[in-house]
Amino acid sequence: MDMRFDMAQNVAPVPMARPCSGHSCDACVVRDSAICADLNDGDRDALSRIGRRVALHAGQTVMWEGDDSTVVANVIEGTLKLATSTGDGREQIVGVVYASDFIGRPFGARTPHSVTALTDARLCLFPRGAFDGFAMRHGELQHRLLQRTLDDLDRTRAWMLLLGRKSAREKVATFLLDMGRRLRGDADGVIALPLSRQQIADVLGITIETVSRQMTEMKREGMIDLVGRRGVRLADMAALEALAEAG
Amino acid sequence: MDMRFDMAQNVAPVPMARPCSGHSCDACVVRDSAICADLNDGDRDALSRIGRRVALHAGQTVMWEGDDSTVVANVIEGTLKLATSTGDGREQIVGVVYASDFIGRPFGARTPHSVTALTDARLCLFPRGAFDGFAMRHGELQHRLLQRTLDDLDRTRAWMLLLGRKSAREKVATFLLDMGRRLRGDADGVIALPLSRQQIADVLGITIETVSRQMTEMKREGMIDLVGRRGVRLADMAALEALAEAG
DNA sequence: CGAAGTATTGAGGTTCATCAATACCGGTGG
DNA sequence: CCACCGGTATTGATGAACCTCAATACTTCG
Repeated sequence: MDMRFDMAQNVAPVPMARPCSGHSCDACVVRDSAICADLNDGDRDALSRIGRRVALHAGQTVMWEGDDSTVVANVIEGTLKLATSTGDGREQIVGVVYASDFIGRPFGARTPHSVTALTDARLCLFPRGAFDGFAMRHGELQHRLLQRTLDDLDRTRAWMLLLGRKSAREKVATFLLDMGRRLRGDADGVIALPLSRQQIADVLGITIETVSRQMTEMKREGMIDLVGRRGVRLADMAALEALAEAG
Repeated sequence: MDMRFDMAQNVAPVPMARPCSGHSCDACVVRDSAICADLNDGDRDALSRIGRRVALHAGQTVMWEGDDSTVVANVIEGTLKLATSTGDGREQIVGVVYASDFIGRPFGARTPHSVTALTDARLCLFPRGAFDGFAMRHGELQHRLLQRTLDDLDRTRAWMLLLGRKSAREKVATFLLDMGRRLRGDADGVIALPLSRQQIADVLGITIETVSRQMTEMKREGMIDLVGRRGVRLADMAALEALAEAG
């Protein structure tokens, strides 16, 4: 239907990704919020020896849909998208992940969706087999992973309501509020969206033109302000919430 | 937008549901496929003492969206739907569960979606607090639950592609194939759908009329046969698969 | 056989996708 | 600093897909 192509370089991930210097958990910014948070110092050290840090540029893909599941990772910094596509190239973004989130498919042979960096990013990357083995021996880790997966599932199901039953206008309002919740704006309350218009369209299951039209209309009505390509200020939260509605 | 109402009785679930007689895991039909499969006899006994069997009639709702999460359960027999709605009554079915599946939200305060029996069903029901406690002490159980949740998440994300990017025709084809995979047909290859046309519409994020039109058209083209309200035979699998396409 | 509920069919309207042109942003080099 | 250029976003015109409303037909169950 639409055969868009990613402008960004889709280089081979694991070999290409530059391992980066520092590699101690002590200084890790996500050590208290990632799945390793409940491990004691010794166990965390052991886990860290299994993995390594890698840096990604915006646009790089870490894993592809349908590939063997060979790696999993913690996101240390940056924003990434999870996506699946139809055979003819229509794409649906099925998740957006941020610092301290976990990516990849542990305990399974296949990666069910691609993972691509939207901004420059840093990961703490583990070979899946070694990670699985470690997790089997550490209940706390598995419990954290379960908690996180259950939360992901809840969020994903809530998003199904949006995809299946909401209008374009409601979709955009819901998206903007969701972004507002995750990203803290600057002094003026302006949020820097990590997604292009096309990517927003791919999250919401609509076209880029529809996203654009809805946003300019909301601007005209004073619900939001648009600043540059990536900036938005949610001027009238109440109106947006009324639109996003849902349950 | 559409203010449909469930004809079925939405009675209070846990008190109303009739506890049923037999209650030994030894004879349980799902004991080797449900999450308790990896427990040893002693542990499974201990778990079974926490829970109880209940029977549901088609149409009964076991838990409501937004409720406190007070119970979780294994499905022993029957088919149930998981659903969320917008404030104005539009419904999206976010999952369909079968025998040996697990329902409810462990390790969380809220039930994020309603659970309603589509057919008569039997559950093995646990108070959430007691179940959580038991799970914390039994890594095998938590591991099974994690596996199952990861699988659910994969399936749910695959469904997002359908909701966001597929046409009505592709949606129906995908749905029918999915049903064919889960439900074994009779001697003639006729499958008895556990969902009404309206419920199919609610799974696919379209209207009942569109479901109906697509199915009659597929029938006219010889891809499927319709027998009665709930019966379908997938006559031309190849054609259906070409339509469902995806990746 | 009749009634209630469910599904199909039809006519018409709305929303959103598609195709196409123009405008804008932000970085690079003159 | 300005002009230019590639890429991205907006805007417009048109049409198709799907929704809505309404009537009819079919199933199933008492």
